[in-house]
Amino acid sequence: MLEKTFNPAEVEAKHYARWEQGGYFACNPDSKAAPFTIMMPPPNVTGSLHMGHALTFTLQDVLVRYERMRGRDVLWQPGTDHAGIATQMVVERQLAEKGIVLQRLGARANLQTIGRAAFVEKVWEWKRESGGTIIRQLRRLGASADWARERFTMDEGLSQAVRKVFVDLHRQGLIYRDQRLVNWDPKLHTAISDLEVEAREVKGHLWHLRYPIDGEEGRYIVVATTRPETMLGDTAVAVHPDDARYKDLISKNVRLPLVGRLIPIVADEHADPATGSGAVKITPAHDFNDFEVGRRHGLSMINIFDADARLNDNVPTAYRGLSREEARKRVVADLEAAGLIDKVESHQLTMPYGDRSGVVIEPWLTDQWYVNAAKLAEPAIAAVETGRTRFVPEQWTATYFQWMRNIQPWCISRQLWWGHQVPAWYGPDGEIFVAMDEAEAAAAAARHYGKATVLKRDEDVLDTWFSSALWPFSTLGWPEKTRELARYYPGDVLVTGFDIIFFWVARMMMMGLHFMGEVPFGTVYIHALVRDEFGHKMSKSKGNIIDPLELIDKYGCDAVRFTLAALAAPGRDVKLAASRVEGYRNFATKLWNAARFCQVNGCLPDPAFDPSRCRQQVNRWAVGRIVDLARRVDQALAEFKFNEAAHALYHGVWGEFCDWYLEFAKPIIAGADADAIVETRAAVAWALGQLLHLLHPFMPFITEELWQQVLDGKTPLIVAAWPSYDPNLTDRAATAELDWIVQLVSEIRAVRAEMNVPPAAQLPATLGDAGPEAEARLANHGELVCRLARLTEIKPGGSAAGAVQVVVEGATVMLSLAGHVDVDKERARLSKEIDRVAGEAGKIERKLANSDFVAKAPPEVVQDQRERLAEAGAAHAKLSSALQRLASFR
RNA sequence: GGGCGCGUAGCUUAGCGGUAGAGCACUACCUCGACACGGUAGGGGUCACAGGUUCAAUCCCUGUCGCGCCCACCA
Repeated sequence: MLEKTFNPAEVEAKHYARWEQGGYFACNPDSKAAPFTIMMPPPNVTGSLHMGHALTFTLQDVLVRYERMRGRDVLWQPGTDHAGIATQMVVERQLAEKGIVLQRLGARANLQTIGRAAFVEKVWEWKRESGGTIIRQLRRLGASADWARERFTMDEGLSQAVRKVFVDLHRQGLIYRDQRLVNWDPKLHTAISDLEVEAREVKGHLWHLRYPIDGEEGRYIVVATTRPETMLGDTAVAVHPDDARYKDLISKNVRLPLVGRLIPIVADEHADPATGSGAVKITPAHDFNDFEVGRRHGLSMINIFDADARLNDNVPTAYRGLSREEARKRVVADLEAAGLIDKVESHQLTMPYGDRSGVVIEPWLTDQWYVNAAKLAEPAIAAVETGRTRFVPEQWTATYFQWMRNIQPWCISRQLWWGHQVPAWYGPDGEIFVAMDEAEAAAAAARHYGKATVLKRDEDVLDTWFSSALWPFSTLGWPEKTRELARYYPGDVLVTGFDIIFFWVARMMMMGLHFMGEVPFGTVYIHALVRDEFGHKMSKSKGNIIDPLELIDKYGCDAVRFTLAALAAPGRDVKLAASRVEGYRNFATKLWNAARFCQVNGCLPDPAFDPSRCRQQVNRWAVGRIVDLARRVDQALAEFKFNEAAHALYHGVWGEFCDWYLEFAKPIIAGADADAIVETRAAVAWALGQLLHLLHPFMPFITEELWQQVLDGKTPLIVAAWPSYDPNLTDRAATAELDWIVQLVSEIRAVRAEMNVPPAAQLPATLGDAGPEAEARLANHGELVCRLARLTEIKPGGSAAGAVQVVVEGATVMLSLAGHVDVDKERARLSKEIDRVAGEAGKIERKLANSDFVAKAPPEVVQDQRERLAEAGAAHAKLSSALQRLASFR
């Protein structure tokens, strides 16, 4: 006997262990079934499960379980990402707490510092101890990934793939080394890519500086800047070639204040006559625009910052060693003192911040490795244009194109220690040897130099996303030609959030197409962000974070999963409130109790039961409802409408199975007809079983538990066959008849409540104005109606005396309310109903009277309106005669 | 500066050419042998606003107002 309520914790642990031990999560390359592949977006090893993870992995698990039940050979490839910067920061912080500093941060070697090899070993140590957290948490979510195939982006195999991709792209000229401005993070001491820079609006100032024209005493050119400290690195002033104000100054020089350097005034279209003074200072080494201007005019590039963004020795002594902020104050003060500040204005500007470090990014001139992304993007754009990969919802296609068509070179080198070290070696003269390993590089160097030469390996590591971009094939064994690679690439669906379309999706497309010659996945399903119930982004600082594990502990995993699925309407953010989870916890309890009813009433599966052969109409009706539900779930999932599938299931279980079918079944089971009892018990058990199947992808634990404990399921539900029916299973007559009974019972109940009849009162009822169909239906189900509507009897020969009259399609039911009915109130109620029906009929009549409508609307719509008018007319007639009958009473 | 999305019941929202649905909250009644994490019934919506297209608009188009996000080097 089941407990009174569902106790999730115990059941979750039990079934998860059994599933995993049973090998049900594993793919089977030998299978004859069609494969179904989902590549799990590898969470950061440093991570712990947040709501975004819970959403994305729930949706993936729903798809995976669904396809597994449909008989596909499912591979859900799991793993974690080494998350270069994030992990490096975590371990650095831990070491710092012990007073240990990395030598890479400029510290000198001593007892308190640690070198590269030792640090990397520390990170692996950390990974062994703490890196499994997120995977354990994923298991608590019920994720049925193929854990035996778990991969890590720093695994030997995956590292090999990274090296090969680097070497191949380099050989093809698609990876190259270049000196240009990069986004330099002065806190982390590394270059970062454009995508890792976050533009923030900040309030600042616009300083208008006077630069004295050389050789023209007392004449100045005014330039405006938001960063006065960079003037120390100026190497020109630019004006627009057509700007009349400055024409005579072009190719003259200015004497750079504070520095004394002579710098030219150049003509360049970059200077906008309409902005500021129309003249702009040029600092090629510290501004992306100025860099271009500098290149065009062959200006020297003076780097004034060190790696910490402090001023270096290229500035006058007074400023050396100052931070950017200190330097700004000093420069402004000194210019002020020299009378060289024309004016200062408040100014709103966008500043670049490092998304991980949170400090202002400095454009800095360095040598880095770049990927020619524009070239790789071409086939990736074409693949989406031709529909080989499609985005769901479709609107993300535009986002993808917009970015891909304007893609910039991808800076892939990072000045960190944790990550894939760049497979490049340098000779004494700077010659570069890119190779799979040191031996290969040495051999190449020997050929190049004609003798063995000592090489130095590139210190940098690669952007984490470089290895993630290979995930769809590197996890399958590439570059080896494995069976898995042949079978599971390309994947079917990629499920992920919009925030990593550029970081990850686009790059997998590029790499997959380049190295595999085929897109990595056919469909990209993009879901939205999880926000709090008010629509705010969850963040630690706001303190509005909802921890999925706490929710799981409190309400059960099934409730959390179902909530996320039910709220995951395509293209909409998920606004999560605990009350929703509570509601779906209640739903799980409702299902539990329905199963308990089955258990108590002997509703067990009967091998002889055939849903197409039911003799009881209520059972035929129930079969039809299940068939319809399965159809709706299939369709919703085919379109990734998880919310629609969840709502259909909720209503099917609660609104149909519990509210009506079990109530229909009760009198039969308690009755005397032995055949009917046998059939109904079996039918109820069958229907429950079907519901458990349909619900399993969303609520795996409770369904598995009930399947095994109540329905004696021998095959675990996780690998049971997904329901699929002959459409002829639906008995339309039975459906119509029982739907009518539902309507009748609802109407009677409503009237009873409206008339304040005590719920417990059993009343006799009679039938009037009934057509043959209604009479037949009541002959079949009269007792049922009596039971559900609390009537003592319902027989022909209606009398309106002391009765309320309930009008339904095809009949009027007179409820004898001796003592309860108030004739005036009943008259008012009927009049109101008549008005309502008349109003509706009037509306339809006007529509049908419109010749344009009849001529232009589709025939079925016109027909439908005619039918509705007829129904309204019939109801009107019945209600009118009901009112008429009342006239004979006071 | 470009691009995308969203304004539907008190809250969260589904629907997206032809009767506006749901969950929570709310009201009344109900210990009826599965379930009070429950049952039965009920109230509550000029579908942001203004034009247009159409026989017909919450749904399509245009504009206005209000929110949000993404991309972008404007001094």
